[in-house]
Amino acid sequence: MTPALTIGQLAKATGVASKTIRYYEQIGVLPAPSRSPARYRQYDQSGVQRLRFIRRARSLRVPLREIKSLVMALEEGRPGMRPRLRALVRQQLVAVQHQSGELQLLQQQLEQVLRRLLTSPRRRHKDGCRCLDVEGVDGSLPRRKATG
Amino acid sequence: MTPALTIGQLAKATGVASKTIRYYEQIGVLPAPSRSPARYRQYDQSGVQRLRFIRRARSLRVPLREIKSLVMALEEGRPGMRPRLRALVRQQLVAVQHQSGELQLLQQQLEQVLRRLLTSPRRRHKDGCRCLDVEGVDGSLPRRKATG
DNA sequence: CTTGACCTTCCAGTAGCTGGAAGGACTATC
DNA sequence: GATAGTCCTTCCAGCTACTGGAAGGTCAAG
Repeated sequence: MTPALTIGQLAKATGVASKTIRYYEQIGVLPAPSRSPARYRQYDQSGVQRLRFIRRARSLRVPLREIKSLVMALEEGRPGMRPRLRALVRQQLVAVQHQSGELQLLQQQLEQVLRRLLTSPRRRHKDGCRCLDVEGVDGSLPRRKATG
Repeated sequence: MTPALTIGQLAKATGVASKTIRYYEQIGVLPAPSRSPARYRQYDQSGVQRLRFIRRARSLRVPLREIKSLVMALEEGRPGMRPRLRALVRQQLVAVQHQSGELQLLQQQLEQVLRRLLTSPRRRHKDGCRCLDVEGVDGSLPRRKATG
């Protein structure tokens, strides 16, 4: 069988910082591995796989707490994973599409601002600086919850 | 002259939560306004303008510490703002274009995963769950600094 | 005078890590 | 065996941009 990996070796193998790996363990997305007599973490292939899974999910922008419930379910070999994964992925897809739209708008606005900054020199208003004004930008930002 | 606004009125007028406004004051991007006898914050038009400026910049993804140095410079009426603004905006534009590309990739990957989740039923591997695998996704994520 | 909405401050928590200190463990060399 | 250098351990703190909540002061209406 393959030899156990230290955290540093796992880090190199996966491109994930050791700190991050410890953090994943701390918050419970990555199960605590066995330890050497000197309390060094010893990872086997399942650890590598699990970490890779986490990273794949992260690269798909899945938040860690989703990943956590996912891997916990996978760990128990629960069956209903497919629909759950599907729902999750669909949800991510919607979010990403939305973000995409916002980004395109943002890009247009930045281009507009840049054009204005290049063409209209030193125009100064007494009522504040409007140099970042753009059509359709009222300074609103995506809010997470209510207006508190 | 227009009457002074309380923080709540300013919040309503700009769509920015009072908490956020206090936070902006705390970190120094928004100057501390005068206070009523009862220590209520009293905002005038300049406060509104300043907050709007901050929000516009934020909606263009400019980080608060950039905004801070920007508004501090604007406050002193320093002249060399144009080039700085231009550089800032250009920089933001590049970042946004990059993000846009990444998001498109991400979207394609999510679509691919979703298709696989819909078409290939209950295929199970003994070496971990590969259900999130996609072409060109190795689980790598944008790193900010080194591999610690 | 009480109710309710607003304001104040301060402390803590969110996500996903990252940095650093203080100390133990392993390897190689002298 | 001493020493150096690199790895590992834990814990604590910080980052961004806010958000939530407690404990209490203020104000207008009924």
